[in-house]
Amino acid sequence: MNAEAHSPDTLMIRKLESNFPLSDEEKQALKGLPVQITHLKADQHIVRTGDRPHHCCLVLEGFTCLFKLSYEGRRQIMALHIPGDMPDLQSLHLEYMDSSIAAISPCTVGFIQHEDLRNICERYPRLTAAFWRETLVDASIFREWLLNIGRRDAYSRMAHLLCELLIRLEAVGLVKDSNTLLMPLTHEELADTIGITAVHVSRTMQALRTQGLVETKKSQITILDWARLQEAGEFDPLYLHLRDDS
Amino acid sequence: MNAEAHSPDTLMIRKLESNFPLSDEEKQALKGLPVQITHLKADQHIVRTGDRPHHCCLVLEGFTCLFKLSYEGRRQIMALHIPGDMPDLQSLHLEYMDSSIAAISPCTVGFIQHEDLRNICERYPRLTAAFWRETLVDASIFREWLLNIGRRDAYSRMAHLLCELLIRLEAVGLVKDSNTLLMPLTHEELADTIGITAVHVSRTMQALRTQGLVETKKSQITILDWARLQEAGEFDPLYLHLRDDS
DNA sequence: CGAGTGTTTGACTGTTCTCAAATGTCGTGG
DNA sequence: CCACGACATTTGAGAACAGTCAAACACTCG
Repeated sequence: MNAEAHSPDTLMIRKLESNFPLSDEEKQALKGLPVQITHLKADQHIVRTGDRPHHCCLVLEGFTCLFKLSYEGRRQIMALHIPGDMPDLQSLHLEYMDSSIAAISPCTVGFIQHEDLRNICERYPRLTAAFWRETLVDASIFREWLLNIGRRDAYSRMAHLLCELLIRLEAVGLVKDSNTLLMPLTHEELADTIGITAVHVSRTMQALRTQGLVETKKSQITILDWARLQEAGEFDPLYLHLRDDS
Repeated sequence: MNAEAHSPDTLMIRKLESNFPLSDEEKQALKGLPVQITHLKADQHIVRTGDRPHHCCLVLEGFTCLFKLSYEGRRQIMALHIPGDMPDLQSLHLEYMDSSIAAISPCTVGFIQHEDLRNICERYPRLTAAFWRETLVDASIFREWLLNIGRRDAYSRMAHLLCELLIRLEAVGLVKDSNTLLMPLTHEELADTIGITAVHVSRTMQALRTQGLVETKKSQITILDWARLQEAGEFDPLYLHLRDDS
């Protein structure tokens, strides 16, 4: 039920394999990857725009986010990453970071040297394909978020985000009981994710509550009416490219 | 000056090589790829959401766009592709199309079978890396667009888009004289690209003209004040990951 | 218990949307 | 070459959604 129970390799293997069956040899190779485990406080930066990292990050516990700032200091979160995700896999082939990554909640992450990843990819081309695919799914999520932010109102955007988080967290076994998300995101962070303000997040969540779609208690959000939440968010999980169509 | 002059291979090789030096052997292999040339009318679909394509598309002439529709039929264009771009390279590893692709202007495109691409990648791992990198740059542009749409007003968004188009078109030698873009995009399409309405595009372009940043004549846009346009759009080309920092 | 942070509420403002009509542009066929 | 229709752009006025600012309230953690 909790990611803590898994070793870094297990988490990564499960993620990769969910869409891309791996041989025992390939799995062994992944298990052999040196991973440097690090604990991060909330809001701590992992990499910054302009950096030239020599390792990739694997989220083991907690949430991280990928973001940019506009000149007036307004933040846009471009991606949320949960255990099993590799937020900066793109740095393997893009020299400079074009965005920053930070921990949202206290996190445990594992760092894997680019060199080690390149070696393993060279030896096992199917792993290259599996990692490549991960970055393609990330891109697919960016596309869906563009639609979400560009063409839906605040109510739909929020509904959509909640749907996505539920499905993604479920996929890695991080959803408690029935449809309850443990949400470490503040309204400020939710606002920066869907391109509105924190004040408007407050009002929008209230509307979702009034409509009986969700219920919030402290930092957890329970989805009361999955069908209507999906409808409100125009949510179709195709873009997540999960093997098992839920 | 015009893409018509180039063979499909030349265009693709130049694009890949601009960031990723290739050996003669690798270039020969690319030249040997079977490419099926097709001419498309404006607005013709290339692939649709839900399709399972068995080939990738290479734009040779004209513009194409990648888009999704919301339930109410509002369109969001997630990417614009110009000669040299491969709009659906992601289909190599993602089974289902999560977006549609259509020609914006009359286009010439080349189709390359997935099988042929997979073979060439298997034989030349550096080409795998080069293609992978292309998809990572696409993703980087999605991220910048998320910031653009999520956190900038219409005026900045439009300025940013014009900056990006100028740089990208320049990179493939498609900019006439000094800073003049041949823009096949209608206001409707510009609107769908930056998440506003066509009416507001009209007003926004007018504001850019009034400020002396651009000049429009028929379907061409001339950038009169590059420095101020960049400033207005908060444009920093880092995210395009071009080798030669312009 | 108190400080700091996060959330809610209210009143007001502003950007962008919507709808509708007028004007402009382009390609086609007479 | 002109007339026509189709489509694209511009303009105006009013409405709607979301932003801003400010204050009150709630929660959490030393």
